Amino acid sequence: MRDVAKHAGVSVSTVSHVINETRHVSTDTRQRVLGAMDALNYQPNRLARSLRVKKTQTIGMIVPDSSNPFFSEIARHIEDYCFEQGYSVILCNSDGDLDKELFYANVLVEKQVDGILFVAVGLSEDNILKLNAQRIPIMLVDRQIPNLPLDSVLADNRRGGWLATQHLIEHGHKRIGCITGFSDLTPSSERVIGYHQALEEHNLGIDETLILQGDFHLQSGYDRANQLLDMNQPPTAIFCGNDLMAIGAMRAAGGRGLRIPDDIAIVGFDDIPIAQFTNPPLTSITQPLKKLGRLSSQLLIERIQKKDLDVAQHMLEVDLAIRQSS
Amino acid sequence: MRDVAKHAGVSVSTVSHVINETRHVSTDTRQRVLGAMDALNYQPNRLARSLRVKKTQTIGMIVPDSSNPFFSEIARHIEDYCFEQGYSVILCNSDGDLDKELFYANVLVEKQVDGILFVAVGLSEDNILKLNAQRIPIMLVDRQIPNLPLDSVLADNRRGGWLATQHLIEHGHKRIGCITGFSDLTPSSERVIGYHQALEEHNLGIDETLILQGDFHLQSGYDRANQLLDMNQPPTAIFCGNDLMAIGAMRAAGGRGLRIPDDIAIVGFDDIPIAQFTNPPLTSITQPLKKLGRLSSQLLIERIQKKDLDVAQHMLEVDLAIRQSS
DNA sequence: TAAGAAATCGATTGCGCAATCGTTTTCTTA
DNA sequence: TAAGAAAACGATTGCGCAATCGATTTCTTA
Repeated sequence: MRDVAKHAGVSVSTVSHVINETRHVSTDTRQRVLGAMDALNYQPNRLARSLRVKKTQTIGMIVPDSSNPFFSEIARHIEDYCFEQGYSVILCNSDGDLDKELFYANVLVEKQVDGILFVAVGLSEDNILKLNAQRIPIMLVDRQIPNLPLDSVLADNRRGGWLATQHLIEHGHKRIGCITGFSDLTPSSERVIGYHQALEEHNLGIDETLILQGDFHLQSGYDRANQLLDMNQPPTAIFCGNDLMAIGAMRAAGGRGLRIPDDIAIVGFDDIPIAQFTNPPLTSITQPLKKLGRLSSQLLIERIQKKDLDVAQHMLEVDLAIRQSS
Repeated sequence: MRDVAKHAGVSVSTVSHVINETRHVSTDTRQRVLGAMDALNYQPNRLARSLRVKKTQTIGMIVPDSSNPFFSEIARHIEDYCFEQGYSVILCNSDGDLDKELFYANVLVEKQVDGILFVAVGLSEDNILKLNAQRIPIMLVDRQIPNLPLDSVLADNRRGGWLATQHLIEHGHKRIGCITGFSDLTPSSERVIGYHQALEEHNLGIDETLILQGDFHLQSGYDRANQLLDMNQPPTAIFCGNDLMAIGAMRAAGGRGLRIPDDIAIVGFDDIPIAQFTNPPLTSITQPLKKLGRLSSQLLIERIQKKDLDVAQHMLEVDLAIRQSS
C-alpha cells in the first residue's frame, strides 16, 4: 500500500480511501491511485484489514459430515448465500465427535470468524453457552436446545416421523419397522417420537423389537433392514430415519428378491435429490433443505450485522413426498 | 495479551514464548502465565499472529459443486487431512463458472491463504499461471494442463473409459450408448476417448448418435437415457460419464419396465458410496477418491512448507468394480 | 571467590491496514 | 477581493501479535 501511495504520489490514507470509497477523492488522484495499483499489481491484504476493522467476512460452519448428502446439500445452500453476501465459509467436519466440535469451535473463534453455524452438533449446553458468552454470533441448525436464548432453525422432525408412519398405516401396514439414527440427536429422536405417536393414534401396539438403531449411513440401513427381514414375523414396511439408510434398506430388500413396495414398503426421510431416482423412487419426508441452509445463514448474517436482534427459534414445515416405494 | 502479561507480572514477550513454546521459560513463570491466561479467559488472536508470521494455516478449496457426491467425497478427505495437519479449509463452490472461480481465487489470495486446491476447475492457463506467479502454492485436482509447471493429481480417466467400455464389449454388447459430461473438462473428454478406443480396438464402428452430452447430474442421466431408449435401434448398454447420471439412467430404465442388466446394461464412473446400494448395484469405475483428496492436500501442504520441491503430475490408477448392473 | 557460561526474561519494532485528527488548497459569495 | 466554507488530502496511531536484539540474573568451575 505504501508502494502504491509512493507510485501515485499520494499518502497511504488516500490509497485506503480510494480502495474503500470511504471519502471523496478527486477523479484525478483516484485515477492515479488506481493506475498505481494496477501497475504494481497490488492485492489488498484482507488479513490486515480484518485485524483493523475487527471483521473477517468469514463464518465457520461445523457439520457432522459434509460428504453426507443431507449435510452437503445444506452446506451448499449456506455457502451460496454467504457468497452472495460477501462472506467466506470455513468448512469443519466433526463426525459427531464432541471433542472435535469443541476444538473446531475454538479454532474458529481464534480465527476471529464473524459467526458460527452449528449444523446438527451435539455440543453440550454448557459449551454452547460458553461460546455464546464470547459474544460471537451463533446459529443452531437442525438442533434444538429448549429454553435457551439461542437462534435456531430446524425442521419439524416429529411431524415428519408422524407423516411417514401415518402414510404407511393408511396403506394397511400394521407391522412397521423403524431404523433410527443416533438417539442422542434431537432430530433423530423426534422422528421416532412421531413414529410412536402415529402408531398409538391408531391403537397399533409398539413392538420394540421392530425399532433398530442405525447410524444414518448406507451400510447400517442395509444391515438393520436385513435384521428386520430375518425376523420370524418381519415387518411389511420400514420407516427409515434418513434416505441414506432407506436406500440401504431398499438394497437389502432387492438383494433378497423382495419387491418394493409389494413385499416391503420403505419410507425415508430428508428427500435428498437422489430419492427421486432410486428404483423404485423413494417415498420420503421432504425437508426444506434449501430454506434450511439459506434461512440459517441469512439469520446469522443479520445477527452479525445488527447486534440487537431478538432471539428466535424457527421451525420449518416438512412434507410427505409420496413415490413408488410405498 | 498485554493484560495477561500484566496479570502474570511478566512481559508480553514471555507470554508469547509461553504460548508458542518458542524459548525456554522457567516452570514458575510459565505457570503464572498459564494461570493468568486461564483467569482472564484469554483467547489468542490468530489473525494478528497470521499477519505477523505471514502464515494463516488456512487453505482454499475451489470445487464445482460440493453437493455433488463425487466432489463432496473428495472435499471431505481433503478437509480431513488438512485438519490433521492443523489447517483450516475455506470452501468455494464455482458451479463451473469461470468468473466465479477467478473471483474466489482472488478472495483467497487476499485472505492470504497458504495454498489453493483447484478441484476440477476450468480456469484458463493464463489465469492459473497468473495466480502461480503470485508465488502462492497451487494444486490442480482432477484437471490436466499439459506442459505446465504445476502440481496436479488426477485419475487415469482415459483408462477408466476404456475399462468400462471393454467390459461391456466382453459381455457381448455391440451398441453401447454413452452419456458424457461437459466436453471442455479434461476428465470428461478423456473418458469418452477411452470409450472410443475400446470400440475401435474391437472394430465396432462409432455411432455418434449414441453419444449424448449430459451435465453430470441425476436429471440429465435420466433424460439422456430416455433419449437413447427412444431410438429405433436403442443401445443394449450405456456407459455413463459419472455415477449420478448412471443412477438417473437406471431410473429411466426402471420407469420403462426394463430390467437391468438383462434389457439394458449400465456402467457408471466414480464409484461413489451409493453405487453399492442401488438396485441392482451399479458397476462403476472406481476412482481412488480418498487417495485423490489426501494426496492432493498432502502435496499442497508439503509444497507450502518446503518451497523447493520439484513439480510433479500424479496419475492415479482407476479400477473396474463389477456389480450386477452389467 | 571471581569471571565466564548459561539461563531467563524485557523493550521495541513492524506485519498491512483503517480511521482519527489534522492541514492545505480551492471554491464561494458578499 | 477578503474571509469563511467546502473540498481534498496527509501524518500518525494502534489493531494483537512474533521476533529481534538485548539486558539481567543465576549457575559453574578453576
